[in-house]
Amino acid sequence: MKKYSRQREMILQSLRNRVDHPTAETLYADIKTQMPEIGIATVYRNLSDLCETGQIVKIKSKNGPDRFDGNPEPHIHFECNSCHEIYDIYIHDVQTKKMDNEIQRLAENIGAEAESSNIWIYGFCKKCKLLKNINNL
Amino acid sequence: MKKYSRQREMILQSLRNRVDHPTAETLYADIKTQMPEIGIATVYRNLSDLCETGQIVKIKSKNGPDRFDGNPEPHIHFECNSCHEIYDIYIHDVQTKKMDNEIQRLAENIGAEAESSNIWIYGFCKKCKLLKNINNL
DNA sequence: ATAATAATGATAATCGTTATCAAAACAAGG
DNA sequence: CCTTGTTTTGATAACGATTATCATTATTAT
Repeated sequence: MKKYSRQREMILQSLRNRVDHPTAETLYADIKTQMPEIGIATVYRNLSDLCETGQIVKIKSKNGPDRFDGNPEPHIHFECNSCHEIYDIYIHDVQTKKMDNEIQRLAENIGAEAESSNIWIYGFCKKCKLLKNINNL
Repeated sequence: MKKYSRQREMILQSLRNRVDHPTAETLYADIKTQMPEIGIATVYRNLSDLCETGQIVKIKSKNGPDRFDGNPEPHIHFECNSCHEIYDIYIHDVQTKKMDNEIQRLAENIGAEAESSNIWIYGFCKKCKLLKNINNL
């Protein structure tokens, strides 16, 4: 039976208090400032547990270590091809419903049943798009 | 300047001759039967090169090592939550255009410019769906 | 408080992948 | 087809990320 742990709670809250998608190491470094005795294994262990219970989600970036997202609500991820930052894109409930229907129809093409989906968009983020335009002047 | 190599050609053809999405190790084992002298480093090296030139694509499965797809044409990936097999879902050009527009609109929500996108669907594949139904009888 | 059990932190081990480097393969010109 | 310059190869060491191990500590139920 699962027991409470100060560490797991801290990891969950730290992740929820961020808007970015940190790696286990980044989160570890961050938490260590407030809880210096914590070990890296505890961070990995609890991140895995929290994923299994659906409280957070693991996201696999194009390169580099896995990242974690404190928001388990379905949303879209955008990764910048230039700075590699990851951004969230939220859509309205109506649009989500429409999307879900479309996803279900696509799964039916191969006789499968969709349970969830994951959309990534790659390109230039707002910042990098502007920088690119300036350099082209 | 890039030189031809028997090994790179073999890797590309082997991958194209498959409908699944093998890991580097799987592909290596497969190729080794026809080209026993090939080394695992050569396989990784060339898979990276082929990705860079856009001839194949690297796909990051939910867990386990990276997988490779010999078909660079845009399509959707389906991963079975039960057997973890990965399937391709193809859509018509018209639908692709529509989808691309939608993706572009979503990127604009955060002031970004979409270049490409990647859609994953998770659920039960045809086989596992049938098995599940049989077990529930 | 006590006892039972689960979680921790240090660190060893593992896994997937990349880097190194001498030897072999390839490409171009004579 | 020989020579020279350049790239690729294969063996293996090194690396980074993650998981496993295990004695100690924290949490929970009684």
